[in-house]
Amino acid sequence: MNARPPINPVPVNPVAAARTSLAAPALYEQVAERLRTRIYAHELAPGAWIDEQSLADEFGISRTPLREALKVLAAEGLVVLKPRRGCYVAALAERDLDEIFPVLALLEGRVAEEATRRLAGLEAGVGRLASADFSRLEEIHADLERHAAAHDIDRFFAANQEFHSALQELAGNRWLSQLIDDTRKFLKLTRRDSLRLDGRLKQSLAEHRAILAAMKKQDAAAAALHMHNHILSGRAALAKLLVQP
Amino acid sequence: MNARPPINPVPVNPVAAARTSLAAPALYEQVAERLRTRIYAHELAPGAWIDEQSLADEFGISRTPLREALKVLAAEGLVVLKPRRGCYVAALAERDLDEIFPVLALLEGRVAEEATRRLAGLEAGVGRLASADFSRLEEIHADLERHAAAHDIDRFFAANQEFHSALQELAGNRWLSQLIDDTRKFLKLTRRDSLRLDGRLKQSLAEHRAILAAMKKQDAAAAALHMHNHILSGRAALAKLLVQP
DNA sequence: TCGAATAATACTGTATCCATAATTATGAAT
DNA sequence: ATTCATAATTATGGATACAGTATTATTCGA
Repeated sequence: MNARPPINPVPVNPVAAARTSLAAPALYEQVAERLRTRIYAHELAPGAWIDEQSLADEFGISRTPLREALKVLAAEGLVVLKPRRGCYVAALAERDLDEIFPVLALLEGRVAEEATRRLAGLEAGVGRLASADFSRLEEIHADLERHAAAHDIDRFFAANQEFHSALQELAGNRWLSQLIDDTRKFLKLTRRDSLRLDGRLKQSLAEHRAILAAMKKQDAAAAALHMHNHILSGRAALAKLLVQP
Repeated sequence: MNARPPINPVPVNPVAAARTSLAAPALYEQVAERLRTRIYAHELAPGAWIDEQSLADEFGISRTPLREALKVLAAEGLVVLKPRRGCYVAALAERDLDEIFPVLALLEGRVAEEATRRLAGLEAGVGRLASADFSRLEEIHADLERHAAAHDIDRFFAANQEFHSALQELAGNRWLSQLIDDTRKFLKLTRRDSLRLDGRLKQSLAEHRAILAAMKKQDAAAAALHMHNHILSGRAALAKLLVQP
């Protein structure tokens, strides 16, 4: 018993280790990813029952890895496992949105704050590094302006994600990023996109500009506040979208 | 195919649904819970390899539900799954603590803020309800004082958890609570307990008093700040504990 | 004709089995 | 003696098979 001793003797950082696997991801992980995609695309709609057997057939795999994938998704909160009843796609209520967005605003605000501080620290210490990072943000923002002008919502959406990601990276707190990513996952369940609201693109741009301006002035508190409001403003747009989709 | 249609037609709230299961929890869930206990107790130490077969034998189950449980724990971050290499208990580095605590401070601070606001709102609206909630907090705090006087660290620890839980409940944001719980799970990996530091009990009490006082004055911002500092102060104590354990 | 009890169905949950890949041990060659 | 290659060991990953239970359909009685 216990014939193969632990090879890797020590520290396993849970966050970093996720990307340690250079090898092909396990089947259950691939399946989980496919399922996420389907859920986000609403091919598997919120509240829908997930038929293990037919999905396994469709994927050409057995139920075992599929079930493992479902366990993972359940732990993430994307699906709900009811004992002896099966697996259902999670559904967000309006109340959930009201609770999620303030939390997200808090977290993203902190990211902006930390990023600004980091930027200021780097500028003082390392010199050129900071301006490189900041100009990257400005580049992304320029893309946003372009896509907004072209009314290309999809690209705007992508660039927007990039903007927030870059900011998270700058902030440099992996745990903070993790929580934000976890939280944003849920929002993808709604698929309703506040950017589709008339005038939201322009408004979003203005908010981004405010954030960038605050960062440029190295005013971390202001950056946090603007980001905070930016997220809540997204919630407000979503609410409007609900009554007149 | 798809013979049994989805019975439960619609909204499945991921958070609330977790406790919907009146039925006995699935085996994999029980196993996951046992594993969590072992991990927290350091019977399965950070970095240790998890031998599926021997654990399954020990639990008297097959590997299947055990593996499902491990997938869940991996999604939670308590263990790390390396493809074809097996499963290892996660380990936190000092740097992780430095990143986690500020985030936790942020979240807990928000809880204090929301709870205070809620309290004020209830007082205006419902009347007696608020004072009942607040006196419950004061009761728990009284317990804390007692246990501290008796140098009963274990009970103090328990009451402390209760205090924070009660506050979370008062704040009434399930998503916020969820994130906090998720985050605190990791801290249990360290098992190092800042309360064991000399003088920390008294300090912790003082900080709690400050929080309660701010709440009583319905000063939400102050409550948030005191809570924020309280958490960071816990981190500082932990750091001291590291050099002289 | 409608309701209740019972039988049939099929899905979930668990166990067993097999294939594959990784690691260690063994042996040969430098 | 040390290092590299090869083979044996064994644990992981996946598939299949089976048992138990919830749901649905059917049948019997009122």
